[in-house]
Amino acid sequence: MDKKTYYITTPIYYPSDKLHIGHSYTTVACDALARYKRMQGYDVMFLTGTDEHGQKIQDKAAAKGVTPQQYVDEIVAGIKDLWKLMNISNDRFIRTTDDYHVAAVQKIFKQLFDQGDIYKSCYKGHYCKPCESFWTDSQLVDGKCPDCGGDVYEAEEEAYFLKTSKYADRILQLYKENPEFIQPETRKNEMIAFINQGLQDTCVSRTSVKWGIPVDFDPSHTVYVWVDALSNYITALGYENEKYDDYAKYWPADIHMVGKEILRFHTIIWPAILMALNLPMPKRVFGHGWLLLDGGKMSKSKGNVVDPVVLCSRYGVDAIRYFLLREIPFGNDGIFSNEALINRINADLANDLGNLLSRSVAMVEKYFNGTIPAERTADALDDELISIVKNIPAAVTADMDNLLIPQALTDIFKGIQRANKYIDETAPWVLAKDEANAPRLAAVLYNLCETLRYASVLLAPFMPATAPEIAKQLGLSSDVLSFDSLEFGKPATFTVHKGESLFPRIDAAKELAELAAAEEAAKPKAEPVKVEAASEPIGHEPEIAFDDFCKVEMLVGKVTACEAIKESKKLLKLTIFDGERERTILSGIAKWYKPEDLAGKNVGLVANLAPRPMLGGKYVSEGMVMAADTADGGANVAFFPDDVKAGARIH
RNA sequence: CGCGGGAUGGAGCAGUCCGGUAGCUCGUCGGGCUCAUAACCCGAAGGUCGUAGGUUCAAAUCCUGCUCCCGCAACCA
Repeated sequence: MDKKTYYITTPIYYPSDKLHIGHSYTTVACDALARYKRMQGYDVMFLTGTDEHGQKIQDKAAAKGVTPQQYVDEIVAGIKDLWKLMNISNDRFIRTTDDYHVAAVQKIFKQLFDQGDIYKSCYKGHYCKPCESFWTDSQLVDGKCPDCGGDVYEAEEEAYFLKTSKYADRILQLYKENPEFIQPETRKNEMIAFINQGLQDTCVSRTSVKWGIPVDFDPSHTVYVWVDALSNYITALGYENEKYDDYAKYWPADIHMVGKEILRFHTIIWPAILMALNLPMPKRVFGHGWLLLDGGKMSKSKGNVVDPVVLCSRYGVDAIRYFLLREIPFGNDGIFSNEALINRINADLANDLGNLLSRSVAMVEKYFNGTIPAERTADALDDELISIVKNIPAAVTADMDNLLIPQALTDIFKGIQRANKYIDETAPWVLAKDEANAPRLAAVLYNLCETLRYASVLLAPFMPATAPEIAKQLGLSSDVLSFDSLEFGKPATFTVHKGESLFPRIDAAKELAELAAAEEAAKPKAEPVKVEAASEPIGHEPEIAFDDFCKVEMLVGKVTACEAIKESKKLLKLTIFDGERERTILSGIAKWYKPEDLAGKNVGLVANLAPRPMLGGKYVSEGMVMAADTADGGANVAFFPDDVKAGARIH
């Protein structure tokens, strides 16, 4: 008999940089679901991978002086290492640069073109010659190029389009007929509203981006992200390729797990592509929330990334996995902080779970030399614990089916907490004082071990390294560790072996102080005696000639006035005397500087930048104030001593 | 009136759709216990549910106005 299948996917990540803890979050959640289903006997296909094409990677590679392929190879190797470190049990890893995927995408593209779902048209816009860029009407600033402020002219870029609009009604119908298709529910309305605004056809090719899959029948074009990236979910199963042969077995996917920012593509464009290909729809798309850091989204551009490798090495993989899965309300945003992490580890893992195992095993060793006797006497005191524990598997299964991952963990820990209370109620140390109580004492300790056995089995999908350690200390063999073995009272007895603490308690105050110190140490020093290498590779610009450098006119200017602008939270409006005249410069430093921090100071500025209209042309910024990026995404303005004359040239 | 999210004991959140005793975790304080990782168990204090009105026998919940915070978009040259 064929087993029931379960196909789950993560987004394919964009390897322009190292991944941060937010990516780990998505992947760990999928891993827990995949492992849970496997444990229940499903034939699971768990797919993750990388989306490796596009302009940004092309640029990054160029800046680094390597080919795009070399660039992504290195990053992807790091990603694979990370998943290995985090115990991710993906069955397959797809790279959009894999040969079979490339060939399949070309076939898909051709088919859609042949049947008229992709058509050739023009991407109308405004072209800026120096920037070699296309801009739409809305992107233009005051009719000028938003990049350089220069003139643009009407132009058309040839491009292929997917007839997304054709499928708008069918997509709405899909939502209606499958209420579970978009999760969480609240996001469905956003998608419907988006479609009702009027769905545009989707541009699916580029001529300006070379790093991509060539359109084989029109080689000046490369396939632009959608058809390339989204179709990974089927090419990885063997659709239109010989590499794999699992399409019939696993498609349609049971769930695509995505971040909320890409939910739209997965619930509109992807269905449109599948409809055009006449393929079944995935059953569910879940848009999870973001892991926020100090109230802001975690992102590379903000520089506030948290390195999962560092966290795992410091606290252990399972502690991090547990924190992510337990702390973040699945579907909503959650906040990451070291304090929350440490509290969670201490309260749940060290105090409740680890300590329960420790005290239970210690008592079995102390009172019975490690093996619980067969003669046991039950008591009414046992009923509540046993009843709670017996109900956990069904509750957890229901939670997992509804994607309530934190709830699933809460339900498991209810048993653990109840067991701690049970120890208090039964007071085994009192029973141990009288030999006559041995059968009763044996029953108590047996019930504790059973509770821990349940925990070991049920926690395995969430904490794959910890669960076997619990089992080991309980002396369990694998035949009583399957999901099917969850029947209270199944093991005849327990022969325990006390081991290391599962989760040593963390001294929170000391740890936080250390972290703060480490962070402080990582900050740039005033006296760079020891220069630390940048934690992330610096995106170098191509070498330029000295003459080119001389074209940049950098001067010292005196800030004569500085004010906040009510139209913008990010910009400060500076009036700067450059030795000759006063000019206005808008600078995006309002988050880190108050107007009075700047007034009267000498700053470095780039003087010969083309003036740039901003905020809808209400202001014109005439130059750039020089400032350094800080690690937290902020800015450090370069101040010059007060006695430097305004207008002094900087070299 | 650009789009959206939010405001509930010290902290983080649930409850709001479908009005009826304000709940959870952490923290604090007091007690218990000694098997255990200074852990575990019990109890207590602490909230006019952002604000002003309205509907209602009854509002955290429904309606209206307002304030503040946070994303996104416009915009860091």
